[in-house]
Amino acid sequence: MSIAALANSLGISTSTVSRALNGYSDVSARTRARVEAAAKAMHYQPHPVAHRLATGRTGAIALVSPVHSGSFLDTTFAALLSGTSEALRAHGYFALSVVLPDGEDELPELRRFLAGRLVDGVILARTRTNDPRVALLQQQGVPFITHGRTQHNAPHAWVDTDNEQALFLATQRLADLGHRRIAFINGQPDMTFAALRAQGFRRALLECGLDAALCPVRHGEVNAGSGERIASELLHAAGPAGRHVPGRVTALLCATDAIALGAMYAVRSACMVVGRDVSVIGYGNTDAGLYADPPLTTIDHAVVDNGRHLADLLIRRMNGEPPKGLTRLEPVHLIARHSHGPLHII
Amino acid sequence: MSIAALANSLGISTSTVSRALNGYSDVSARTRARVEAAAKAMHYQPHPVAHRLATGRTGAIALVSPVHSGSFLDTTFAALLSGTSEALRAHGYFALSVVLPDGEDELPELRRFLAGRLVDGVILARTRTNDPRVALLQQQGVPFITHGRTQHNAPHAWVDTDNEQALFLATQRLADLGHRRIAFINGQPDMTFAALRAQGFRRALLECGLDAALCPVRHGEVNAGSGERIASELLHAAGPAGRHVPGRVTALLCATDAIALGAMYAVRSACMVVGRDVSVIGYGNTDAGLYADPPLTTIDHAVVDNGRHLADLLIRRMNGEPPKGLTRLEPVHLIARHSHGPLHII
DNA sequence: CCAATGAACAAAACCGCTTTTGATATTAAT
DNA sequence: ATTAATATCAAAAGCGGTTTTGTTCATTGG
Repeated sequence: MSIAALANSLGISTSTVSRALNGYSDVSARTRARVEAAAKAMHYQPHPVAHRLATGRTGAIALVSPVHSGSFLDTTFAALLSGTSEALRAHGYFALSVVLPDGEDELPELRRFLAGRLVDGVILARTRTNDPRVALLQQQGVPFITHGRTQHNAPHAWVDTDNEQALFLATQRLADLGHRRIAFINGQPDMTFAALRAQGFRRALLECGLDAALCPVRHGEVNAGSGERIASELLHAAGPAGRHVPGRVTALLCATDAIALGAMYAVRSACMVVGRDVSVIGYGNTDAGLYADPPLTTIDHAVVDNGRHLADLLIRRMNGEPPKGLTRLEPVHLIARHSHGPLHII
Repeated sequence: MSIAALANSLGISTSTVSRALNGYSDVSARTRARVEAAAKAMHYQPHPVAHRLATGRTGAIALVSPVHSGSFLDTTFAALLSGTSEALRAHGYFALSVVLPDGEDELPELRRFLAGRLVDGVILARTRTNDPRVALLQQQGVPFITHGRTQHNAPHAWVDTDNEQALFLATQRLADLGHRRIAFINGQPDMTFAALRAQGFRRALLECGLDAALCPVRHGEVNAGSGERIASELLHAAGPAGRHVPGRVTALLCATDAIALGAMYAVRSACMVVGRDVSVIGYGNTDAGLYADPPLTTIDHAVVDNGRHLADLLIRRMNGEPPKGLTRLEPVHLIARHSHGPLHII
C-alpha cells in the first residue's frame, strides 16, 4: 500500500494525498475528507523508511546503557526502560534499549550506533562524572539526556535522584543510633552516583562529628559477590592502631541492594547477626532486599518515575528547548526495615 | 559527506562510486582503488536511512519482551539482551530491545513496531503456548525466533531450556529425600515455560509414585510478592481430609528464584526453618538466590548463552534457512545448596 | 576490414515519501 | 472590465543511496 497506489485509486496526485494527510492548508475540505476516508479504508500507512529519508525523523529514541557483566541483579535497567517506554509511547515514540559492550569498545560502538541514525534522541544511563559518551553525543549533535549528572562544561539535560542526600540520611540515621564506625561500600569512583553518595557520606560524618578515619569508603562492583568480598574484609579488619581503640566497623552502608545482600551474607559468615551486631543499609528498594532475612533497610528512589521524566524532558529537548533548564532532581526516602539497629555493645 | 560529493571530488559518477564500493565487477581495479582510498580519506559512510530505503535492510534486530510490572527482580531480560547483543555485534548487527506494554495493548503495539520496519528480524521472549505475537510475526513475514517453544502449527525457529527436565530433576530430588507432599508454585499457565515445567513435575510425581492429590500446582506472578502469598496459603492449608492424613506440604518448588525468595519469607513468617521444616527450590540461579539465607537450591539455565544461540540462529534464519531445523534445546542443572533437605518429621 | 564481444563508465530509473514550485480556475478588488 | 489575489491541485525536485539500462571505446574473431 503505497501513496502512489492510494493517489491512483482516487485519481489525484501523490503530492495532494501527502499534503492532505499532513495537514497542509491548500487542500479542499472535500478532497481531504475523501483522502482520509480512502487512507483508512485501504489501511494506508506511510512507509517509515521513506518517511524517514524525506523528513529525517525516525520516531524512536534509544536508552543506551552498558551492561556490567555479572550485575544482573541490578534491575535499574529494566525499570528505567519500562518507565521510558510507557512515557514515550504517549508521545508516539518507540523506546529502544541498546546495550554497549563493557570496556574500550564502548565508545566506538556508540559511535557506530549513532552513525546508524536509527533514533532521534538518546537517553544515556549510568553516567560517569567525566563521561566520554556525553562528549561524543554533544559533538555529534544528537539530542540527549542523561540519567545522572556529569561534570561537563556544556550544560545538558539530566534527571537524577538525590544521591548525596540519600547517603546523608542513611549515615545520619546510623550515627543517631550510636554507630561511630560506619563503612561505606561504594560503586566505582568514576560513576556519578558513587561520587555524590560519597559526598553525602562525608557531609554526614562531619555534621554528626564522626571520625572519618574510622569510617572507610571502599569501591567495588555493584553486585553481591563484590559486596560480600569487601564486607568480609571490613569485618575482619581491626581498626587503626595508635590513638584509636582497635575494633571493627559496626555498620555497612551499601551503594546498592545487591551489594547489601552480599554484605549480609558476609556478616552471617562471620557468625554475626545482621541488624544487631552489624547494621546493613542498601540502596534501591528492590524486591530482593524486601524479602531478605532480615528485610533490608534501604533507600527508595523511584526509578520507573525517573524513566518517565527522562522521556518527557528528552521530548522537550528534541523540540528545541535549550538543555539548561531541562534538569530534574528527585527526592529519596529511607525505608527503615530490620537490617539496621542501634549500636550493640561488643 | 554524501556519495555525490565523493563522486564529484573524483570526477566520476555516483553510480560508479556506489558500484565500486559494493563490489560490482564492471569497475576497473584502478578506479575501485581510487574510490576506496577517497572514501577512506573523506570518511565517507553511506547514509543509513537512504541505504535502507534502497536496500530494505536496517542492520538491526529487536528483542521484544513484555515487562511484567513489579517483576524487576527477574533479570532474565537483561541477561538475554546481553547475550544477544554480543553475538549480533559479531555479525555487524545491532540488538535493540523493545518493551511491549502489558495487557491488551500488546499486540497493536507490536504491530505498530513492525510497521516501523526499524529492524530486520525479531527475537521474541517470554512466549506463551499459544502466542498471538508468533501468529502476527508469521503473518507479517518478519524473520524471527522465539525464546521458548510454542504450539503453533507452522514451525518456527526457537531456543529453549529443558524446562520439563528441570522440574523433573528437582521433584525427583525432593522425592528421593523422602518428601511426599510437594507443592509447585508455577508461573501463569499460559506461559510456555510454565506448561513444560508442570509437565516435568507431573512426570516426576508419576515415576516416583507420589500422590498428585497431595502435590498441588499453583499459578501466580513470577515475583517475590506473589510467591510469598501463595507459599503462605500452602503452608497454612491442611491436607485434604478423608482418606489422606491431614498435614501441610513439606517442600515448595518455585518457578523462579524470585518466587522462591518470597516463599522463603513465608516459611520464616510461619516460624519454620527453610531447608529443615520446609524445602524450597528456585529456578534461574540468580545472585539473589545465591546470597540468600540459606543459599537457595535452584536450577541453572544459561540465559546469556541462550541469547547467543538466539542471535546465531536468527542470523541463519534471515539468511534464508528454513525454520524447521533452527531449534535448540539447552540442558539444565540442579544446583544443590541449603534451602532444601531431607524430609523432617513433623 | 567489419561486425561482434566485452570492459568501463555514465545516465536514468527507482525506493516512497515530503516539499517546493508551477499552473489553472475562481473570486475579489479597482 | 481588467487585474490582482486566492484556492486548489499537479508537476517536479529533492532526500541519498542502489540497480538497471545505455553509451562509448577498445578488442577480438571471422
